[in-house]
Amino acid sequence: MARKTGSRAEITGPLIRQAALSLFARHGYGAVSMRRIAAEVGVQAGALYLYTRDKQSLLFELMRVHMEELLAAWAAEPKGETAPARLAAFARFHIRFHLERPEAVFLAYMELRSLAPENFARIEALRQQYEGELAQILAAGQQAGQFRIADLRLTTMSIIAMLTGVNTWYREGGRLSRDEVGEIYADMVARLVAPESGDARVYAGEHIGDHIAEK
Amino acid sequence: MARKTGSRAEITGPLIRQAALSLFARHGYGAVSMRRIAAEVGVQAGALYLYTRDKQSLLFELMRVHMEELLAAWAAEPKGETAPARLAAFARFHIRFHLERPEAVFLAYMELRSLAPENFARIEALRQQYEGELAQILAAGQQAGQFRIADLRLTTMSIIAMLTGVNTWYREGGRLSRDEVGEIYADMVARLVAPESGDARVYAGEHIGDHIAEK
DNA sequence: GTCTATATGCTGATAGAC
DNA sequence: GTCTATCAGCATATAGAC
Repeated sequence: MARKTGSRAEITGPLIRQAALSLFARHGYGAVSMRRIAAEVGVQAGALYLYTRDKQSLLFELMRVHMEELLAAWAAEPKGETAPARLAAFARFHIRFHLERPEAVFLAYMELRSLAPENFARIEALRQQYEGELAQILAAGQQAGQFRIADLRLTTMSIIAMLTGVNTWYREGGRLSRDEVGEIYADMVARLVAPESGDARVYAGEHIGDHIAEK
Repeated sequence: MARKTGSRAEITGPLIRQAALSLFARHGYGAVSMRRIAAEVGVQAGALYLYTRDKQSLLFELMRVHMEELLAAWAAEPKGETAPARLAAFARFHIRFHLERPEAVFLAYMELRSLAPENFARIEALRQQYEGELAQILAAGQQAGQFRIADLRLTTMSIIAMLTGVNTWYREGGRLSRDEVGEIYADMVARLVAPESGDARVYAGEHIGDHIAEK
């Protein structure tokens, strides 16, 4: 990886961003030095500043591009006609997109605290835009009587959290393929908002006693 | 906060752990110096080493104590007799316990990467023990015919993720109290495993067409 | 476009005074 | 129990040679 000098502008930029993404995700923004990023790419630390204004801009750009790719990919996704179909499409899409770039996902969730205030606000706006896409699907299904939703915002956050949570445990080559996981989650999300069940809380047995014995 | 000298062993130790917890959670383990922790407590950096072997031990102890408190608190929690009652109790407990200590929760989830391998393994074991508590409830309810669960592990991970996700958006003094959030989530979790619904996937409209128009 | 050299300051951890 | 002083090294960012 040791090089002396030369002009490779077209590839050095992407290499720097890739190295920074991987190092930030694995060790944390504050724990990674510009020297270490440069060493990973095979240039000297000073050369990094031809491609980024400073370390903070490097982090912000990684997160901004990730969020904008997420929004663009969802916009380009085939979604179906009905709200239930769109919800299933959202679940499959979210899992597929996030499993394809675990480091960017981890960074976008864990290093919000390392963003300067104005950068934080811009990333937050993009995240809320994405959450709004899911909220719209849920609201449409609720209005059409296809979903039963106790609280729109809490249901939105629940679904986002359970889908994104796949990234914390999924390992390539494990028991289930990505698509199989996507199908199971699409099913679980559908059940979370399904209208046909009665008051599920009755089954907690709190008000009607032990009508279902545990053993 | 400036002090000169003196013996305050009984309170300095807890103060150091509290300061380290807060700083690690807010800025990241790698971004926080021992000097900064010391300054927060009001002692010199050298004094920290009377209370911790090194920075890594400080992090590990914070995470270990958090996980052991979690397990002990759940063990002491009233749980109910039936699996549905236990599941609702788990949901309420998880949200209450986690909302009470957001910094420790954030640290335990985000700084696993900063643990030395042997420390990581010990924390992971504690986490799996906690997940096992939920998995046991789900398995019992499934065997008793009280739950319908497509995949035990994925359902376990979904529920943990959606419950823990509350910490990312809940703000004190907002629209809902902690208890109200706990109730709504207990309901959503119950619906996720409720047996009385048919095949929820049918409602995605994929095989039976547009039997429910969107508008 | 990349290098080397540099400025200024902070890093984790230890030794020894009090 | 806390302090001060210290070690050897790394931090971000810039300037100027090539």
